[in-house]
Amino acid sequence: MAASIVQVAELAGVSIATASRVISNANYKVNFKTREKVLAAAAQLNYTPNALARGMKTQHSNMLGIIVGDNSDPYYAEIVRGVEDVANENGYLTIVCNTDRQPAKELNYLKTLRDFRASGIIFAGGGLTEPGYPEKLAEKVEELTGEGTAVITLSQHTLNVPTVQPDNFEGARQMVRKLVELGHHKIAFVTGPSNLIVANVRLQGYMAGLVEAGLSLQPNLLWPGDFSMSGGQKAVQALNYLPPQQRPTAIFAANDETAFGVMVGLRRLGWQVPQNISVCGFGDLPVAQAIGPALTTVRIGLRELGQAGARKALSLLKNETVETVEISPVRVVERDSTATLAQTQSL
Amino acid sequence: MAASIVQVAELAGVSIATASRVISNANYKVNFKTREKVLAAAAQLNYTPNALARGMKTQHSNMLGIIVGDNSDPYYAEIVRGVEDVANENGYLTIVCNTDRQPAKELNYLKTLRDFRASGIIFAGGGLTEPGYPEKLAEKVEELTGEGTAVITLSQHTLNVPTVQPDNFEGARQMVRKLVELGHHKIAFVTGPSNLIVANVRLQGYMAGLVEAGLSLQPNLLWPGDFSMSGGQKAVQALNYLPPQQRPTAIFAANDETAFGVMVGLRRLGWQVPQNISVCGFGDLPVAQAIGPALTTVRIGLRELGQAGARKALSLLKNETVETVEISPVRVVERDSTATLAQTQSL
DNA sequence: AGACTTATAGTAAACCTTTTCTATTAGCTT
DNA sequence: AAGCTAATAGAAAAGGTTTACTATAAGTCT
Repeated sequence: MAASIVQVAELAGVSIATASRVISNANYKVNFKTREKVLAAAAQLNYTPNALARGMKTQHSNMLGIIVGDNSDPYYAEIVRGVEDVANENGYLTIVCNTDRQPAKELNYLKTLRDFRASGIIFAGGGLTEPGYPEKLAEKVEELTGEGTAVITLSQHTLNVPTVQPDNFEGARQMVRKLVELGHHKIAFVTGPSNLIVANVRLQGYMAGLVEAGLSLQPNLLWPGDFSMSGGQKAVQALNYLPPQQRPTAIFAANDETAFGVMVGLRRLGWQVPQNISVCGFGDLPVAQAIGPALTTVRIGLRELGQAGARKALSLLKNETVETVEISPVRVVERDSTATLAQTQSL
Repeated sequence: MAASIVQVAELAGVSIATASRVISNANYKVNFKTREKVLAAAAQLNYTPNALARGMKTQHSNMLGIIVGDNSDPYYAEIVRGVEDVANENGYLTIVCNTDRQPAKELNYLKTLRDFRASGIIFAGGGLTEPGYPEKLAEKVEELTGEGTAVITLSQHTLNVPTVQPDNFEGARQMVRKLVELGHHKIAFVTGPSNLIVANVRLQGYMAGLVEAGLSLQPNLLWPGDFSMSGGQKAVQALNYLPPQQRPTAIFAANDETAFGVMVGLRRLGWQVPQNISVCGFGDLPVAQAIGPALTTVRIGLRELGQAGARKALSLLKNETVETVEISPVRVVERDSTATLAQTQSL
């Protein structure tokens, strides 16, 4: 339906090659008058080059796939936005791929992206760790990289490809340090899903922070969560089963959503934050500032992370040498959900 | 780099045509043994059809562009998710296009989507109204539809293309049904501005709900409002002029903002929600959950809206006849601002 | 004047499919 | 046995680009 370059060439009275060169090949010199004729014809026909045909010829689709758990999760939404920023600037299309953390969906998208010869694939979330899956995924990804696809990850991942990642370990460690500075020494940790590497790295950071402060890990202050609000809400129930002396004075949730759940749960139990207990999270979602009390958390520049990831993928495509592991810094943001131990009245 | 169908055909010892038919043309009969050979060769070479080449041939890119203000805005994020759900199910790719509500960015994406011969384009937000822009946009969109692109909107828009919009009628009707289930039969309705179609449709739904429950419309329980908080606040004054037996036990506001006003007004009159009277709204603004008591309201299913939009675009592509205006389901979300009649102590 | 550059434009192949049209073979009918 | 149908497979064109290679004309050098 749309005009092709053949028609443009015809109308301009030149060969297809010349028309093509005017339209797309910037460094092939074509006579000024000829160029004008072609441009005029193209404008008249409202011509726009067929990116599919071009992609077929150049073996470059100019598409970037971004693989996330769920793009409506604010964490991923920010990353997607960052990717889109850079992709758009460079004339690339951003393909959003939701996996719901299901291996089957992830594999399916990998296949689809391969069908479309996506230029690059960015894995935003942590790797799934179902038995046998990492190997299977690695195999598929190797095929893709072998075929020239730029693949990178934005977090600790089972995949061994170039990566940009927030410093989860350091962030958790520093958060513990901050809590210790505030005087806390009974610090509970609400974990993430145990099959998620990110979650485990944060747990490692928490433990390292404890060790650093000369504190021992108390197993009954390690509460299982699942990165969800309801998980956080449930985790807090532990308070009911702990003798008063063993109760924590601060709760460190492995991500912000969990922290929100923790706060809801605490409110329901009649605990006030931060008067009776301190709460902090990890991630710094936009809402973290909006809720009351504003959440103390570890800030990950998610949008910047997405941008850095897209840039890295683009560099890879240009065959530039890139660092294998690029760490993007995080920092503790102290807000109103934490208080010093001295200010804390445990219930 | 990846294997092509030529290599598959070669390895299988058949012609390209036959290989192609095995791979993609389901209803052309090819001999069982031949088919097996081709399949084996394809598997061995890890062949996957090149979607770009296929798209070029079939004039169908299998891509859906979703144009939003900002995909990290939860409103849009949900819609994008809905679009992706349906797109993915049907083997389509979802292209996320952020415009930041800037005409230039929107136009630019329109061009890029045209370059890629996107199969469909879904406008999620309301149209931008910069002087002259609606006309310009309409022109570009007409080119696209003329070239076979399926274009739809998900809200009132300057564009005159098929659209999916939330089911205001059914939402109101179901809210009434819910209230009736809770035992209420004296249900006041605070209307919206009478010149607004949405407002009237909700009123119709309210009336239908009453009829369905065998209740008659009480004119003195129809309180005029204007979709604003102050309107809701004013409307509640009616309670003062009604004899106790005629007072409603529940108030249904035509939108959330009105409901907030109703709650403020009630508090001022000394009525407690939901102990003395139930209140509900329509829309499910994010704040609806945050206020105390959390508002029972009609949730506009953004995800469902996105799904319906994608489905509509797909129908359009299949040349099925589609309704120009289609409605997407909504659902009642029961929170803390409503109680059963039995629990209600009218004042 | 003849040879050689330079500037510019054209030819045709290649990228990977799908699909129309044609060809072959085997089996069946009369 | 001749003619027909059904089943299956192949040849080749088309879809819209890009680009290596070739061609032409004009200008420059000796």
